Amino acid sequence: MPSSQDQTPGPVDPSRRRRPTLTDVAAMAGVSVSTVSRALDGNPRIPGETRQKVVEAATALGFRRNISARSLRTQSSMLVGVVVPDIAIAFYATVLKAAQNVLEAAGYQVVVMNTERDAQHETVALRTLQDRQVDGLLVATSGGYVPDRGPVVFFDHVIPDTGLGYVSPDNAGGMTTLVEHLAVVHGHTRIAFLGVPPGPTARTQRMEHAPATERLEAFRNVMGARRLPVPPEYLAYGDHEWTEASAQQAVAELMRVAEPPTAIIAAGDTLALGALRQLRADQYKVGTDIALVSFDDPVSSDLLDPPMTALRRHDRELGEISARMLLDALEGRKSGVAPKTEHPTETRVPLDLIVRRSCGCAPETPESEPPP
Amino acid sequence: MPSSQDQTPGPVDPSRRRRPTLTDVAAMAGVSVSTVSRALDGNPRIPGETRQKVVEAATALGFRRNISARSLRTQSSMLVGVVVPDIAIAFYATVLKAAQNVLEAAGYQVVVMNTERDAQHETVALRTLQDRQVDGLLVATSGGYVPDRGPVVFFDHVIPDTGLGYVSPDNAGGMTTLVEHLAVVHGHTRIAFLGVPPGPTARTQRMEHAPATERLEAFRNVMGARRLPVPPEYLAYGDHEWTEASAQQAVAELMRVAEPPTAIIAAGDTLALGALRQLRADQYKVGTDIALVSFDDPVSSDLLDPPMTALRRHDRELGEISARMLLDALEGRKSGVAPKTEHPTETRVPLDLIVRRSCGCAPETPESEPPP
DNA sequence: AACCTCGGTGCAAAGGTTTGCGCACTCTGA
DNA sequence: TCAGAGTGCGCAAACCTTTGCACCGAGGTT
Repeated sequence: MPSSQDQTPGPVDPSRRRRPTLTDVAAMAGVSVSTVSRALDGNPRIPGETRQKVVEAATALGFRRNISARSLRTQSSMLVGVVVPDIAIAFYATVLKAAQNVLEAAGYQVVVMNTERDAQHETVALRTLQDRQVDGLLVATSGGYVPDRGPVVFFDHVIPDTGLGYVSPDNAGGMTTLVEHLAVVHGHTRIAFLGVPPGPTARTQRMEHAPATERLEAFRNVMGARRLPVPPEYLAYGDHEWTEASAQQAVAELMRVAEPPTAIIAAGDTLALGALRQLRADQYKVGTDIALVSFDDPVSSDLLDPPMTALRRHDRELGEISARMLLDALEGRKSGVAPKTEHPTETRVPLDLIVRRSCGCAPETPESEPPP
Repeated sequence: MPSSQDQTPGPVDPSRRRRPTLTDVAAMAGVSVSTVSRALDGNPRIPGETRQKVVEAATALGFRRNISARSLRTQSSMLVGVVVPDIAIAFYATVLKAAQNVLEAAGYQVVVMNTERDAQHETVALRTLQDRQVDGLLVATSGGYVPDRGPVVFFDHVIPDTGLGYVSPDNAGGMTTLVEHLAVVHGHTRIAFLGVPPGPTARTQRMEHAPATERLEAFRNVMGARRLPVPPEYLAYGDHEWTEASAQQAVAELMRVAEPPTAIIAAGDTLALGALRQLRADQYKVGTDIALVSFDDPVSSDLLDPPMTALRRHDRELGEISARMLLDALEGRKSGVAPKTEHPTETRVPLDLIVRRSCGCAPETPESEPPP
């Protein structure tokens, strides 16, 4: 079996000694290192002919710039840090990927860090990233230390009134949609909310604008606006990790109250899944005995039993917007024009209601839904 | 609202001029930069007292090492590159996260790149990573350029017989489990395979040991071993991206053959989901009219209609093993002992069969399954 | 003919850290 | 008193690139 060598495209330094440096290229091309550097930059001061020579020498040697050296000199790493609670959660992974696409097109690479929803973790993550001299930050904060150095944009958990940019799902709008659907289309009045506990914990601080909090507030507001009661026992909470198990537990209790709700709004997809599991275990016929809708669309939720009515987020779009916002900041900073706030710095991206069956809606062309 | 400043723990350079350097610390502590460097390294040559002074000065100044400079000097970036087809796919995200945990514990950070299942993309990703001087690589290759410089371990798609380490799911064993269950427990003889086309495409090369290929081969082998027929029309293929839509299409055709299969094995979770969607659209009662089992467990597959029988991978374990294997290589290299092959360099991690209903098994304690 | 301009290029410094080498000093034992 | 062995620490090179400044020669201007 041949070595993998035979496949690598382009010329490669045959003497496996040492990566060639600018000096080597300069020697081969018969010019100075500065000329090589400039030629490779596409600097217009270097005429085509010289550039030609340089490029030839460079490719002949298989020359690649040493990024550490460059970073040291330019004080810029072309690295963007992304910090998320948990990259294994579909939302964060999708946002990351989308953001990454636009960032890479601009020449940046991405380093990820997980905070495990822990402010401490987040603090060290952010510090590590600073040590790395990342040029910018994309963060779904867990409520910890907020960086005050360098361009940063938040997504998911939001930090308003601080001048720092953010883009986040339209939690208020989405919740309104959900409540309206339940209340006006289906006539529910006993609507419960299944979320995670509001307020800070030992592991997190500053939760005022966490998605969970925003959704709960919005729920209260629109219920209030419709003169619908929100008795405390209709507020069910899972745990801070949004686990299915905790939701299951919470729903079990919720359904044991004297006058159980006729509809449940789950504040997230995992919560909705937990709720569904528990309701099924308790022999409820979801969609007829009780309505269940979800903020955030679980994957393949059209195949669930019953198919779940939910809000679809535009995760990819959100990631792209965030990245572009960051790129703007990066560019602005580079060209020295700091407060060039021409682009909007706070964005909410809307959510779409996907009506399926768990809310009680009739099965219209049940299987026609195209896959994601 | 106060600035975020009030939260940052530890002292911070109050004069926002410039990050302090070794020189600054040295000046403050009244020693030379080399001493500072060594003291901060915990070098035993520096006695406790001196170290004390240095550490105090460093923290007073809020000193943090400049990683670019260090990388330049040491020729090591403490960066590990992870390349995957698509980070938004749960498997890769989970593996990444697990690997990340062990890597970070060892002081490495992680930079991710997506290849979009395209050999070209992969090649440039790998090159970019090399430019970054990553110390090691964790790659789920899309069949492109194989790096021959520096420690690398593969997962998922495997490169055998090359001395390069890998850890990958036990595709053969898993497929055996699946076929046996269908054939001996349920007595099926007309078993179809739903996979993705084997062999290279324009976008990928060297697919011999891609998971899809391994699974197909295994299917053929165990069917053969059991003297079960594998007519060509029982081999259905989606597309190379494993999309649900393509699986749907393939299954639609599969069920139109003269003598349709009584059981289908889907080679991946998305494929299984597509199959399920199509079978439901075609009014089959999955689990009674026809059996469907899946390699790879779809998320919340116990809530599907019907709950899906599937193979559960130990993704986190796989990620951790890969990372540890890489770490071993990194250490070995650092201490100069290159071929110190004390640890196994090729590992297969087993899969567990989760019996649910789509295979035709009876509903035993249907809702008792604990959430993931 | 003296002066300017300007395109093209090179010199050398700067960026911050690590580390081989060796200096200066203090003990110990003869 | 001195050789020899530690001990504690500093010097300076090396890592590689970018970039301000200056130089040089050619062509144009006055």
